[in-house]
Order: sequence, then C-alpha cells, then structure tokens
Amino acid sequence: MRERVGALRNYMREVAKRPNHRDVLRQCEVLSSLSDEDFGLLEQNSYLAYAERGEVIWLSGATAEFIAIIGSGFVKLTKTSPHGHEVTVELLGPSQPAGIMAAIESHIYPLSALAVSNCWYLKIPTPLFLNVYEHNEKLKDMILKTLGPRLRRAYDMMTRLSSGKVEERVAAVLLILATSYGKPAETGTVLEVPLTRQDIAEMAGTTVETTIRVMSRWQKNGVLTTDHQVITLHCLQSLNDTLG
Amino acid sequence: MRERVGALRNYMREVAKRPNHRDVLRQCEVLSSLSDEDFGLLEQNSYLAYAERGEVIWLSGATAEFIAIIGSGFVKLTKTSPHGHEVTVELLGPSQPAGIMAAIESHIYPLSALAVSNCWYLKIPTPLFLNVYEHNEKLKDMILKTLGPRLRRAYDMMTRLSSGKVEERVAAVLLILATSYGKPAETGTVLEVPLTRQDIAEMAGTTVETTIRVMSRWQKNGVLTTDHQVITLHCLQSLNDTLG
DNA sequence: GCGGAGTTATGACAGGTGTCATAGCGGCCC
DNA sequence: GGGCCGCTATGACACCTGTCATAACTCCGC
Repeated sequence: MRERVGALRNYMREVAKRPNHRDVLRQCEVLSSLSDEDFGLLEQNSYLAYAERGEVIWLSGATAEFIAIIGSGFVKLTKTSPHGHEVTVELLGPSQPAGIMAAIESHIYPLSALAVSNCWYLKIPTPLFLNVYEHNEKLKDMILKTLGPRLRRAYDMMTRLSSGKVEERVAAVLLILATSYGKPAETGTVLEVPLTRQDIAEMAGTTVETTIRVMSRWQKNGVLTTDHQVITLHCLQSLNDTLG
Repeated sequence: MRERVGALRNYMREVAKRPNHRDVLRQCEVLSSLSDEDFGLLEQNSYLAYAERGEVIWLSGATAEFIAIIGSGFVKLTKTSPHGHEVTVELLGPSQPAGIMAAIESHIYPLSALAVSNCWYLKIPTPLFLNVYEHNEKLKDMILKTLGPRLRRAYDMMTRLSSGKVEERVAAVLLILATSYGKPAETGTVLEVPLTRQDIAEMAGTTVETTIRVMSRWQKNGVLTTDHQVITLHCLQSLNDTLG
C-alpha cells in the first residue's frame, strides 16, 4: 500500500512536467488542418503557462484575451449558479482547446476555467488566433465539427441532470470520464484524473456528502475502489445498469 | 370568459396558417448571407410540410435526411433519458432552423423533433444543404455564430438543472420563454406558445404534478395567470427573485 | 511535533419532490 | 347528447437528498 501511494504521488508530479511547446500545438485536433506557415505563426506568438491545482485560468465574464490549449493536466470549465453554487460543465484534458467560441463570437468567456490538477497550457492571444481563423476555411470546418460533439455532450448531461436520482448522475459522470480519460488495467479501468469528491459532485450537480455516500456504497459493493483521488472502476457494467 | 376561450381557439388555428415558402427562407437568420442564386437553389428544392400538434418531425437516432426551418408554430427538440423519461432541450419558434449540426457533422439526428403546436416548416434535403454549405464561407460563419448562443443556453440550463429547487427551474424556463417569445401587453408579458404543463415540466426537468403545484401557487400569488395554455406573466420581477 | 488546511467519511434530521390515486373540466368525435 | 380523451388540479405518503454536525486521516508549514 505504502508504495502505491508513493507511486500515485509521483504521478501527480509527473502531470506537472513541462510539455514541448510545439507538440501541444501539433497534437490539438482542431488545429490539425493548418498550414506549416500558420503553425509557425501560432508557435512564435503563443506561450506556455503553468497553473497550480485549483488556480484560476480565467473567470467567466472576463474579456477573452486568449484561447488555451491544454498541454498536460486537467482543466474544468465551470459556471456558478445564481445561488453561488458552482457547476462543472466540461472537463478538458491534454490537447483540448478552450475559449475558442468566446474568441470568435462573444469576446467574453461564458465559463470560468480552473485547473483541476497542476497543468501546463498554451496561451494563444485572441487577435492572433482570429487572424489565422479568418482566412482559414478548414479551421472553421474543424471547429464546427468539434462543436457538434460538445453540444451533444451538453444535451446528454442536461437529460441526465433532469432525470432525478443522484446515483444515476454520478454513475453517468464516472462513465463519461472513463470513456474520455480511463486507462485499461488488470483490475479494471483506471481514472488517472485527480478529481476530489467535490469535483465529481460539481459535475453531477449534487453535494459532496451525497457523492461520498454513493461512492462509498459502490466501494463496499466492489464496483470501484479509490486510492486518494485515483479511482479504479472494476465493473463498468453495474455502473451502466444504474443508468436504467 | 366564453369569448376569450373562443379567441384562443382562433389563435391556435391562426398558428396553422400556411406561410409563404420564400419568406421562411428569407427570414431565417442563418441563411441571411446567401447569394440570390443559392436562395433560388434552396427555394426550388425544398418544400413546405405541415405537422399537427404532437406530431413527430423526426426521431433521434434517425439519419438526417433534411434540415427544417420553422415557418409558423413551435417545435421542441427532445431527448429521452435511459429511464424513458423525456427531456426538452430546446424550443424553437418561427424562422429558427433545426438539424443543421446533424447534417454537416454527424448525419444522425441527436435529438427528436416534435411539434408543440400545429406548425408549418420547410424541409431542405441534407445533400442540397451540404452542397450550398460546402462552398459558402459566410454560411459557415453564421452557423458558428449561432452555435455559440446555443451552447451557452445549454450550459445555462445545465447549471439551473443542477441547482436543486424545482421552483427555480420552472421560473427559469418561463423567463427564458418570455425573453424569446413573450409579447408585451397591458396586463404583463403574454406567452403565446401553447405549452402544456407537461411541456414545461419536460423543460424544467421535473414532473407534471410539481409543475402544476408550483404554477398554481404563483397563480394564487398573482404572479401569473393561465388561460388554457396561454400564460400571462404579471410580475417578471418576482420570478427573477426566485432564481436567487 | 503540533496545529491547520483539505479530503474522506458517517450520522441525524427536516423538507422537498416524485409517485400514486382521484377528480373536475372542456373539447372532440361518433 | 354521450362517451372518451387530454389537461389541470389536489391530496397522501414515502424517501431521497440537502443541511448541519462531527470525526479521522494525510499532508504541510512552522
């Protein structure tokens, strides 16, 4: 046990490893259609930034000064309800972009971006990005095509959030996370995302206590095990079953 | 009272009035950037269709044969949760398009479309639309720009759905409807959308009974009055207050 | 080492909300 | 007109879930 915790801690440090500037750009799917020239332009005028776990990358309502492409670690996009209650609407991992819609359309971030783990990300100034965007039809296509899945995910979460039962919502969150970021292992699917119960609660639209209760129950049933913030899902099927 | 009910019924009939084919195309904001030539193309190869209240326009999961532009009446886009429970994700009124994302990206409708009132809509075959779409950069821009607000509305609903209290969610739904489709009158803002409590419940992610209870309470407090399915909001402020 | 901060965990409790049952009302079709 | 259907309305009741309180544990800085 001791060494597993040690290994986990190493993992958390590893997340904070500085990625290669160019690699981050190249690995971002939305930008994959760009010419070498445009890549060069973006590369020379963007810069890597670091955020500690919990750090604010931008706040909703602020003017969109830059778009971000995640190099390593995880970022959550949140919105605070009128009651001050914070809700996570999206979780982004390596090579995923954030703030593109704000840049090209509203010029104001509609969501806040917060680091879930220590992470590196690339900051591309909005004017520069717009410059490349304007005369680049393929980029527009790519953005359109990535927006589709985002909308569908949003609609999916809406239906899950409305259909009552917290247990169901937490199961849905874990399954979504598993498909996006889960890594297969002997014991099951491992979620190497350092999410606290609080984070999961924000995604499922519930409270920490209830989330803990639900997950403790699953732990007793052998559906999953948690070791600090690393969750191993042993039985995806029984999670799926709780969805109906 | 008698004649008011009669007037309402007339209204319902009026909604079903057949609109002008070309007007529907011209009034759709997304298409506003098209050349006369493209307009002609769309006009000649699209056709008006009629749907009775409650009728299915398409089902989620079907292949996207056409996109629809609403001419008159209202259409809801829904998704059924794993539990069979139906959730309305969006409500569309005259001159709003549906199915565009499915056409250009997934080729499968992610949501079902159902007529909320009797309505006329324009069917534009997917291949034709894609044809126009491919070589029309401004159209892409317009689509991108309309997608932004859609995403933001979706995120907004997500936060409201997660923040507990049903009363709040119903208030939010009514306010959203009021800003989109409300018409000012002496007595307040009138919602001339023939929504049943069931429809509202689906949008707020709750049950008919609770929706009725909440709205009856407001009716007693004088916040709103309902006459069949026509809702008059007398005090938008007190609805806003319930949001926190 | 000690204390504080952050996270996980558990219990008591009240209230909101879904579920089920029932009823009235108006419209529509035969 | 009669019967059926859809919509609104109301009550009883169980139970989920948010709220508040408490505690153990780890990590970290002093």
